[in-house]
Amino acid sequence: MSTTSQAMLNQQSLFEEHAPSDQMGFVPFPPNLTFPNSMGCYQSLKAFNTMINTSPNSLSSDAPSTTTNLTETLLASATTKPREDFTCNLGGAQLLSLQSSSANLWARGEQLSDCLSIKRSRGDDHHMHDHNRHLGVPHAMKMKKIKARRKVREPRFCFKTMSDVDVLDDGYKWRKYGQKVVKNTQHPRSYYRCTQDNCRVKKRVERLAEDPRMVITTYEGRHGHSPSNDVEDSQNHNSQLNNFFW
DNA sequence: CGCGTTTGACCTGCGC
DNA sequence: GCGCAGGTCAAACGCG
Repeated sequence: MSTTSQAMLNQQSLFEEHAPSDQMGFVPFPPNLTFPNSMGCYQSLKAFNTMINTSPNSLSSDAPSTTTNLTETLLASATTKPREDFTCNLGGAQLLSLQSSSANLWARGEQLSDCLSIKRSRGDDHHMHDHNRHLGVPHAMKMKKIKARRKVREPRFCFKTMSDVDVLDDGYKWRKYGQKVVKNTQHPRSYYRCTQDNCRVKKRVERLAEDPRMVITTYEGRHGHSPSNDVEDSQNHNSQLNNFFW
């Protein structure tokens, strides 16, 4: 058995071991797909889409079975079925869940982007600070309250991937904006935002508490642009597949 | 100098 | 209403 296929088997067993069986809808591992260990989520998504289109009826009963495009259903369910997850085993990477929980979704509406665009379009933060200073702290607080009031739910899903590196290459450029130690875990959670202008897509990266070898990457929102990196198979990246997912 | 990361402070939502 | 935990902000810092 080749090293790669052995690794694939090992990964799959890991996924099954850690899978919350009450929430999962496993997809049988397709023999025609191969996943190198270091595969990024970009390739995983592509493989996922391929696999779903190949075997659309192979999900468990709580997963959609009539659509040939599961992803669409996933995205739809994110807005119609809050707090419901399901999981698909991808072999090399696992699409853990797609959820739209009111507690977890923090995308904000136009007021926030307006505030951000005011700040960023001016080119530096000092203007904003000066702005707040001139207006006084109460106004700054008011702005924050306005920001917080309008929240828009964004589609969200996460990956579980066995990897030594925390940040997987998905073709997009990310800027870290925060890190937090989550309760009952040894590893901090990192927060990233897409660096593209006017793109509000965010991702969270953390390691699985039970198995630090597994990286959980959670995406929130969809990119309205193409990946910025040159990655393998890049011609296909710019295809509708990419836009479909992001 | 510009861009990205770090990190402590702050804000918000949720559970009790 | 209060406390906790998660998420975000932004000043300081590092690096190329």
